[in-house]
Amino acid sequence: MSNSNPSPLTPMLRKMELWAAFSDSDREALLAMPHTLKTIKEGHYIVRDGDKPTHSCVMLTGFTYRHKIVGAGARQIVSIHRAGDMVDLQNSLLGTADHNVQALTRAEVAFIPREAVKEIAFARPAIGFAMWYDTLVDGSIFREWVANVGRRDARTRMAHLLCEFALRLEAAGLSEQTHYELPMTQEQLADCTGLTPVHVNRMLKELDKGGFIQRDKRAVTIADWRRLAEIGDFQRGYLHLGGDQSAALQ
Amino acid sequence: MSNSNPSPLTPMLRKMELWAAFSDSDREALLAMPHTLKTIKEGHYIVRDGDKPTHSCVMLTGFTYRHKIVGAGARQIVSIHRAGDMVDLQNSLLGTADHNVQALTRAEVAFIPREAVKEIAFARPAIGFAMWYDTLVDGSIFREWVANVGRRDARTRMAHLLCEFALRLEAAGLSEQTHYELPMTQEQLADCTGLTPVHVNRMLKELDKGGFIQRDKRAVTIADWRRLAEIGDFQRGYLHLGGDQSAALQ
DNA sequence: CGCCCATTTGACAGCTTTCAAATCGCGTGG
DNA sequence: CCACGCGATTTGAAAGCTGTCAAATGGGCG
Repeated sequence: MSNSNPSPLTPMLRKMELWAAFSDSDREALLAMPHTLKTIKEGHYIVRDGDKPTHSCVMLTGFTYRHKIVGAGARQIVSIHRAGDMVDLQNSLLGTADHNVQALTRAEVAFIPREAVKEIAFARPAIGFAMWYDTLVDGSIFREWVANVGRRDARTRMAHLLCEFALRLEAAGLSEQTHYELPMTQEQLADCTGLTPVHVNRMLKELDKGGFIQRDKRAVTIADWRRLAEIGDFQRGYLHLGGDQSAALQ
Repeated sequence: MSNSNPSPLTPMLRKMELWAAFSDSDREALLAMPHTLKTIKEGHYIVRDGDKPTHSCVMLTGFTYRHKIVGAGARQIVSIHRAGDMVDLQNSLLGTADHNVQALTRAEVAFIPREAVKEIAFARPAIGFAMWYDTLVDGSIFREWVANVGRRDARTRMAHLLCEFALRLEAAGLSEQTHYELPMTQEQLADCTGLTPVHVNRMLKELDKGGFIQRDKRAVTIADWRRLAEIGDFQRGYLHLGGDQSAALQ
């Protein structure tokens, strides 16, 4: 797309530079990594629990999510990913996938051989640190989700999730600060929060009637960020996006 | 303790060698890392949410746990750690702690400057990879915990947690396969599972009466591993301990 | 021996789920 | 352009799992 840099891997570079200072040669090396482009249709799997993936997958456009299926058949979504994210660094480096990765929307992705990832990570410390940091931020978000589903009531969980999405999408330049398109069904929101779709619906309605959010189709407008963040017990520190950790959204 | 190698950092080496092949010079370099020994009393904090730790903490003896406090005042424990674990690699590398680390029992620990950790990780790829892998396994366990508190009922959650402890303690050489000392109160178990202490008590009683476990003080004996694993929807793959992922405990 | 904390037990309340059905939204085909 | 069909959303009523509250019991330690 860009004249100055036509590599499709640019979204990955953009994200990693949030976390580490790269030299020009780091940038060139990162963008020159071997990769295969592919388009994944909505709902299709990228990795399945138990697979032994040989490639890591970088998202270029669209959304994906990671989930686990428990014995009773219920699904728990453990994370949502967007352009720039390396969605199965975990699975490919660990060897055997411990969860599924599925396309939430149509998504363009690039597959990079896991050996190439390991090589560049140790050949170029700035890149290696950015990748490591990225997996650490993922871990921080997992911890917050454990607390969210473990110790917050339904209303708080939903508000928290909406706040998280707002900040992460905004950080990726994919939305305005208080308005975004959320390509998820209420059933998927339920699987993020450990609730039922019916109850998600009720909580969204409450937040809407209370004047904290407005909904139009699947688009969400946060009408009152400060109060939504209060309701959702939301503090942005765990996202490690930098900036004032305690500040409300401007 | 050991004549051949008196470094107190040996438990960390032991754990990391589960995941990467080290050369002799790797081992020497790891054990020679600069560190300060300290004993932490039961209940004392090692890191608090919001701190900016400059050192990473390696556990030598005892247990610690990581937890978050939500707005309503409830506590969610997100992980339990034992000898060999680097309990705040996450906090120290991310810069600002997003959770608390507290001693579950009296614990001996070694503090290593975070810059020394970063240096050795990139100077010695085998060590760097082992550390990265370690944080990835942590992430895998977080994902399982999200699913555990999000999509399993109380009985299943408790059984799952007991199975996880059994395997992790056994992998660390801290217990027999079907019998271990669990230094946690029922209130702490409740904070791991997102339940109340009262309900944890009820579930433990049920598992005991059903003949799946036996309790003596805080020691747990797993009387019927296969059925406890069934009840707990437990599959060991997410622990990435190697071996047959689907095998029942021998 | 007595205190204190953890465990255990019982009764009841309540948040969330379950089950069903109606409504809405939107792409497709007549 | 409108009817149809199907999935998603919405709503209501009732059940149930887990939480809350309270009190009794038990165990360890000074």
